[in-house]
Amino acid sequence: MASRGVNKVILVGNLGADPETRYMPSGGAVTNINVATSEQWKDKQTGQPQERTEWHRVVFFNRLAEIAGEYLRKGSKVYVEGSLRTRKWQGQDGQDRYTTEIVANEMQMLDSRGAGQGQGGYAPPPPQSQGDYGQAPAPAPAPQKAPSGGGGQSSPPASDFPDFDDDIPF
Amino acid sequence: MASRGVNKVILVGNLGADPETRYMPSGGAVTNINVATSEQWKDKQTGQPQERTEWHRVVFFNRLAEIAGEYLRKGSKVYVEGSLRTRKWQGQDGQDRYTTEIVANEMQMLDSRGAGQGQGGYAPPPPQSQGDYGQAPAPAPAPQKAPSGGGGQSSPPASDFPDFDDDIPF
Amino acid sequence: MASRGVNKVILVGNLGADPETRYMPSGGAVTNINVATSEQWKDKQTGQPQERTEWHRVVFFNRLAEIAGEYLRKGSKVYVEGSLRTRKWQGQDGQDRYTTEIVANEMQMLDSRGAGQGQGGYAPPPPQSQGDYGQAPAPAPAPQKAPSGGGGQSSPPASDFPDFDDDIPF
Amino acid sequence: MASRGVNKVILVGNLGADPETRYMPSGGAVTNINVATSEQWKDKQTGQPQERTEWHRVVFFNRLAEIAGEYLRKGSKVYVEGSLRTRKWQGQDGQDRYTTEIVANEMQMLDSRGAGQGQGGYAPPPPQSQGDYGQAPAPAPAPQKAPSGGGGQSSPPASDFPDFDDDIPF
DNA sequence: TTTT
DNA sequence: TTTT
Repeated sequence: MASRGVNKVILVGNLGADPETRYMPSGGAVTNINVATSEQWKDKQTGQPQERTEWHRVVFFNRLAEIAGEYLRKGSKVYVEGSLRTRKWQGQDGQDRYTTEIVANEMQMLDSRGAGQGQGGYAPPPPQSQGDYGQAPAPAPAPQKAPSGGGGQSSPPASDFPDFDDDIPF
Repeated sequence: MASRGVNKVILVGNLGADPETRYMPSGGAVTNINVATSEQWKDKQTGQPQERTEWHRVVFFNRLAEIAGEYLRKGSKVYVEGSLRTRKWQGQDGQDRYTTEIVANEMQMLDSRGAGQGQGGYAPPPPQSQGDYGQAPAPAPAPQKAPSGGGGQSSPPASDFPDFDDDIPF
Repeated sequence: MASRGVNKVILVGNLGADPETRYMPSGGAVTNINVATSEQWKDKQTGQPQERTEWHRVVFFNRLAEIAGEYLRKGSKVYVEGSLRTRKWQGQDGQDRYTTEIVANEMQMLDSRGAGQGQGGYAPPPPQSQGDYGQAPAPAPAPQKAPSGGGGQSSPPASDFPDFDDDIPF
Repeated sequence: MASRGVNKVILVGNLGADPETRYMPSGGAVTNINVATSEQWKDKQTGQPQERTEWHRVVFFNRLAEIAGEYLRKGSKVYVEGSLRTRKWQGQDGQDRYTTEIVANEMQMLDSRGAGQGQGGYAPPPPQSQGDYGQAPAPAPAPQKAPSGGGGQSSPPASDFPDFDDDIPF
């Protein structure tokens, strides 16, 4: 894998929901998570504490997807390293839409026990595995379904999002 | 500035067009650039060389915006460090759209002379300045116009993009 | 603060001992910690699991030094971002020695409660503060005492290390 | 390759001298470079411009070592990503010494032509290759000779450095 | 000297 | 939708 340029993202944050894992026709796993990072500061005028949460859509492939899907849970704190990828897809209105994701190539669980306090879901002891075997099927990854949420005002694209079965080019 | 979580992006790439600078009501500068990073690899089946270019929308504020606007040019190679921010805006059809940008907090010109091979635009000697003074007016940055059209087929969202005069909340 | 070049370190690891805090003549705090990161892999020949631990000497200044000294403990998991600095000092034999440290400019505690399971030391609730106010007194930081340890085979320079009261140029 | 913790370094700087390449008994290449990064600032008291140069010892293995050795030259601007490793060795006085290096796992040439203004050494067109094939023979890399002497007063450890033929454990 |  |  050679390249010209550097395209690197580093995140430490918490999962807003349990991971969603799907499988590509090839059999390879694809896992999506949403990771929140937040920034806090004091308003210079009023001195009031402010907060802004940023949500990041992260996608894992293959072995890393399996590990993420198995060990991460809603609330888990995670370190993710990857690269930015903007995908184009069509809304139901036929218009082009764009979604930017972080394609992860490294992941580390940062919770002591390896699991979040997800809603009842048991998470087995974590392997802390990561590495290059989790690499995307280089520049031609698989489709993903929308995050189940969609709600909040600062949330990422959701509603009209391409589905796993949709015929969208990547 | 305190925070919980890490939200960091590092790019090294080239500008697809000259920077665009605007000014906020406060008088602060806002500069946008589009940065290309590319990945090359060999197809495992055919052995054919492949390439995928990723375009990154980068926004600078205040002093860093002035420096970027003054010294960067189409073709300039640049190092950018910043954080991801996804903004919501409304398309002309009233639908919600999302755009992910890198809000830069550090910039370094990597061309020996400090200028790209821009189309005629003269770029004065580079200061290599960067630093925290370029910080965004924390979590409430200014509107931006669309990239003038990065040209290529893999260029970033453009057409229906919110304009500087549009009434969009950030 | 301007610069030419990029000098950046990102660590996620655990403290091998409680932080050590001192004060500069100026009154500014200086805190040192040792952070372990480890790598695990399987021997390709024997298939035996292997591990290598790397120890990193991290130094904080001013406000960040106070926070690190107050909230971190032996065993704490921490995110550190900073830059490399190699200091020259004289051994008791009059010979030059060099020590490489990470001068931190950002720190995040990654333990849920903000404290490690240090040996009895109580750590109050963490502020998760970080930021640029923790910056070093640019390129002329203060002396530090040796890490109290020194023991292990993979440990960093210790024995003959310059003391806080020593007259060493930085 | 699994791990617990993150140990990451990112450098953008210039080579202080031509690379030095050696070969391990296994036949694998090992290349060392010294990279300068510098920081500039204004003295708060006097307003005088100040500068501090930091020198980084970087080591490449295998394929990446061959590329670095072939295409980099004194003065080349380079992007390096890697991890910190502190090696212990014995001075001629029998005392323990420690040297911290960056073990590179990615490298990008940032000069337009791919070569520095080295003293006469011709450097062929650059491939911009990088990647994981350049990985170190995990946690048990090869000995290296001293940098030929970076010259300047702020140059890295040199004199008493272990030689390729010395019997030093890694 | 940490952590799993 | 997370976390403090």
